[in-house]
Amino acid sequence: MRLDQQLQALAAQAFQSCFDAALPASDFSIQKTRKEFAGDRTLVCFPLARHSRMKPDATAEALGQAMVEADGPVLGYNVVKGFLNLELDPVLWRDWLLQEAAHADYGRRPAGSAPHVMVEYSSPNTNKPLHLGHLRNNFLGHSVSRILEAQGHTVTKVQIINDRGIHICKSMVAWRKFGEGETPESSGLKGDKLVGKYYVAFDQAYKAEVQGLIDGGMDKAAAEKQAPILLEAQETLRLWEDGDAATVDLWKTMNGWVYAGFDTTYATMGVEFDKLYYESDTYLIGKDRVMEGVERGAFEQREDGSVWVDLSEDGLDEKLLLRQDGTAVYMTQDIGTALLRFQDVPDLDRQVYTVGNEQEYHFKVLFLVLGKLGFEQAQRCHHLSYGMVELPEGKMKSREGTVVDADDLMDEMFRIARDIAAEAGKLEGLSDAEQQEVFQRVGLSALKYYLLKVDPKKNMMFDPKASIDFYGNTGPFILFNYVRGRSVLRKAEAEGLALPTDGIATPGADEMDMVGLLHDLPDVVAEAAETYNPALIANWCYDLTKAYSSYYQDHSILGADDEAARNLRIVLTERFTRTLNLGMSLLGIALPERM
RNA sequence: GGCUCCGUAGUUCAAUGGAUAGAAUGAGGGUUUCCGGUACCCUAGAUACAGGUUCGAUUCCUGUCGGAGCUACCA
Repeated sequence: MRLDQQLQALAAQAFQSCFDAALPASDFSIQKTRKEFAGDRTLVCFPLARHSRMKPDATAEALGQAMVEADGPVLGYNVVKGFLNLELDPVLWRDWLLQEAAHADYGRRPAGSAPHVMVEYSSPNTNKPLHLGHLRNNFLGHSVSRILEAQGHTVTKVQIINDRGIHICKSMVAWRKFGEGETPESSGLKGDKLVGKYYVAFDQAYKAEVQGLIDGGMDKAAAEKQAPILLEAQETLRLWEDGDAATVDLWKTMNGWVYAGFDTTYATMGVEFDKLYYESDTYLIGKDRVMEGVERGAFEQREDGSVWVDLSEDGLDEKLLLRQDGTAVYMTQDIGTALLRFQDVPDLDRQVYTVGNEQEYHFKVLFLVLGKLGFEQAQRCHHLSYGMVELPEGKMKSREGTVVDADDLMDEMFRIARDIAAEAGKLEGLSDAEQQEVFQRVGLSALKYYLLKVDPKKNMMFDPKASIDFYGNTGPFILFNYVRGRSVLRKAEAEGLALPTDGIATPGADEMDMVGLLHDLPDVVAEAAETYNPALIANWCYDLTKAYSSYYQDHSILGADDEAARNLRIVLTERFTRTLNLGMSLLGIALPERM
């Protein structure tokens, strides 16, 4: 049982004996005692005064006495206003460090002990390279997957690839017109960059044509609809839908280039997927299910043939599910994909969609519709909504060339990591490949930590200067302390000091910051999973690291005065590095041994 | 217009309804006979505004002001 639950139970017993009133253990609010007061845990007694019929401080006084007399973990107490500060037996902490905290899987719940969850993230269009916004998306989705796994969920990581539609046809048309057979091999460009280039080329040609038409006397709206290159793209889409062989071939080729490019980027980012869904496979399957919904009376078909769902009871409007010509809209497709996934994974408990907050309305509707189609899992489905990443000069706009490219940004981080490492000179003896691995881990930690430490639902500022900072509340700061701790442990081993399993000093005031944080980990993971919020893990990693760094400064680990103290410090260092490693791995951040 | 989210030091971010609102950065000052100084310590600096609920409100409710997003037979 967790310590705080023990104390709640103890408090409930004490309350019963003092005031002859039974209250549920959960009514006793236990929190860490603030540093400026004496004690380890604090019981807030204001809410209890009602039941004890005594003033808060008198209630606290009586409870404190009873809890000490219970002869359990509580050794002493003091009362400040209505706060009962409890002093716990430090031996508890010592034993905890040697037992629970020593388990290799401390902080994790057993695999398979929680339901199967599907997490969707990334899901880019196939006409443009990945950018900064995708990084936040991928890091979030990947991290949440890991957090859910640590909570015992089976997790299937997926993405839906938007591989069809007018956008990809635009790139195809431009490539046919201007490409002269250019390929990733012939150009040396990554596939996604090459296709992106033709998407831009299309846009330029289109604008020129529109301007030409306007100059020729056509009004703007008509020109925008009749520009020949646009008509050609639309015709290409029609041919694609008809299964025209040449069109489909080119579509496959160009999408293949994009996928190869994306795969490289994902590998650099350190994210991966268990299963891919392609819009071209799923975009038609929602239609049948919508028509089934009509038969069940969940949806309404109008005289013109269009199908609608009425969500006014849920505070929303009516929403179109099928056009009057019977074709699918975006929502139809998402319904189909969702149902396909429930079919693919029969024990699936819920789906988590990592998608920007501009689509909150869409997902509200989607979940309601799934519910109307009889999927009770719908109420547990979750839109992992996140805010926009803004730049100091404002929003990213591809038109204005202010998009931050994911590959370029990561390369820049790696380069800076290399420069700083060269100065520090700690990587001698490592091969070039090993060094490169270190630069990548350090650079990536800066980026991931920077994007994940902010509450996902908030818009955030991406300041390029601050993001590459290696000092302060940053990934590299955390890595540095990990590496330093590991270095101490290696040295201990080299000196023949095995990791102690017994005979450690009882932790005192100097150690309690760190011990308390180590003890918090399971609660932090649980809350992060419940709220789908990796920022909680990031903040915990930072707090723990700061506590260790400060401790390290004032205490020589291996040079402690006596053996018991040294053993405690070695154990603390080991628990620090191992739990930090878990915390960071939940953020998708891999730690180096040196940097 | 309606709906959703956000508003905390100069800046970027924290704070299950709990005690004197924490960090980082920037500014100023200090620390090294040390296991990795990419470190540590000290100083100054903030809850947009007005009500309400509560023993207690950054947190919950209402309103005002400010910012973002959604409100397509686009995806």
